Order: sequence, then C-alpha cells, then structure tokens
Amino acid sequence: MPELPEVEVARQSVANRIAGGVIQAVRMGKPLRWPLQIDPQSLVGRQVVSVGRRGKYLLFHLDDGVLLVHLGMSGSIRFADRLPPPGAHDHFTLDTTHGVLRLHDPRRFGAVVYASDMNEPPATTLLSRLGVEPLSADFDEASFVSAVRGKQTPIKQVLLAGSVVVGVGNIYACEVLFLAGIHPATRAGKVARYRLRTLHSAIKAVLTAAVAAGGSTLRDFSDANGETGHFQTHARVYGKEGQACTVCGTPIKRLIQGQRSTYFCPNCQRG
DNA sequence: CTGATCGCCTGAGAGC
DNA sequence: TGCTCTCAGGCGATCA
Repeated sequence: MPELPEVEVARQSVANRIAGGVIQAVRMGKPLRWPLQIDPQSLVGRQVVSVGRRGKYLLFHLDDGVLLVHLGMSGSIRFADRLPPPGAHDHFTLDTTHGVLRLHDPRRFGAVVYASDMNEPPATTLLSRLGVEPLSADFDEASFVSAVRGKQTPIKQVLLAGSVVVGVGNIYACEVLFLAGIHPATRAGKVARYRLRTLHSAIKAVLTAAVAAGGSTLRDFSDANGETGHFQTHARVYGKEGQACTVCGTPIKRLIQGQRSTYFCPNCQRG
C-alpha cells in the first residue's frame, strides 16, 4: 500500500493523539517480516513520547527505546479509542491510555521492530543506508544531480531503490518520470541535466501534493482514522496501460523493470 | 563498491 | 460456483 505520502499521512493522523499515552497491553498476531526483538510484555508501562518518520518507517519514540513500524506492501495502521478484537490480519495491537493502535497487514511484508537506541542496530541496520528525505531542505537540486551522476542503473530503479532519495515508490516513480519527460529505462547518469532538474522539482511537488491530498488510494489506503485519500484521481500513467496519454493521446505502455511494472508514455518520455 | 535477482505472504480479479 | 493464473503501493539478502 504505502509510499512516503501514505506513511506521512498515517503519521500525522496518529502522532498528536497517541503522544503521551502509556502502553497498557501488547497483542501480537502472526509473525511479520522480522521479530520484534524484545518480549512484547516488557513494553507495558512505557510511554509513547512522539511519532516520527524516516523514509517509509514510522518511528514510535518511547520514553525508553523506539518502535520502528514498516507497512510493507499491504499494511495500514488504525488508532481509535476502541477497536474490534483483532482479526486474522491484525498482527500488532498496542493498548495505550490514549487509545488503541493497530497494524493490519495481510501480506505481512511489514514489520514492527524494537530498538533500544537509534544509533545502534537494529535501528542503524534498517535506516542508515536510506537516501535523503525528499520533503526536507537536504533534498536540493545540486546534490540530487551529483548523487545520480555516473549511475548505470535505469533512472526508474534508482528512484525505487531509495539510496538517493527515499519514499518514491512504484506509483510516484512512474508519475514523476512522466512529469519530467524521462523514459524510465534511461540510465540515470545519462539523463540530461535539465531533465534532472525537472525531476527533482516534480518529486517535491508530487509528494507534497499527495500528502496534502491525504495519500493515494489506488487500492485500499486509509489513514489511522479510516479516512481515505484521493490522490489516485491525479495519476497520469500508473495503471493506465493502453489508455490515451492525457498530454498527447499516445497509448500508455507498460514494461517490467526489476520485477516491477513501469507505466509511461512512449511519446512524452524520450529523454 | 555497483548492479541484478530472489523471495517473503496473502488477496483480488480475470479468464475459463 | 470454483478453479487456475497473474498481479500487487517494499526492500533486505545474496550473488556476480
């Protein structure tokens, strides 16, 4: 489900309400991608101080340690005063004095990992190789251009890899490359400078707009209150194979890169 | 170091 | 209705 905007919307929808809550009970469902790393019951009594984000990881900072929560492909979180008993795909439930936090994740590519210190494994293992935050001031045009310089990998896969800039998933990668007029298979180091500049601003603009719109709901995204976003109504190429390009009318094409579908307009995206 | 491939797991939808 | 097949918004591990 989630790319960066969805994770950020989830964060915003839960952060202020859960902050200050003290954990009263922890319930685990089926195993997720990685083990929690700690006896779940030892979380009882700790306080949730704040909720941050790094890339697509939600960071629930406790008064002692942090919970790193990743939503994987199909995860979503809910937060409410009360929630029904856990269902088959509810794999992590945190009862706090401020409400109930729940991770729902049918495919279980997601994870909840406890780290006692952000500067040591497993936190560093998961976070240290992540690229720059696209909505931060660190994501400036010059560093983006130089980070991409010389790369032989297709530009689409550079965006998806997250080592240059985090948070651009499959949908947004397709969309921003369309906006920048860049063919997704072009080797990153070969993309013209002026197109990279357009790409840089498109990443900022698209992700910012998606957050403001409440995230994408291509399938089933909803924030922690169950509110759905509506960014999918703005998709230009993603999922549009065979449909006319909104700019030139050429049928949108699909290709496979690294086992992931890429959608693009063969006429508008040549660089 | 870079670049390419693998596989984790379940559900939805299409086609027969 | 029910089966089989394809596809799905991520990403760390592993190998050349």
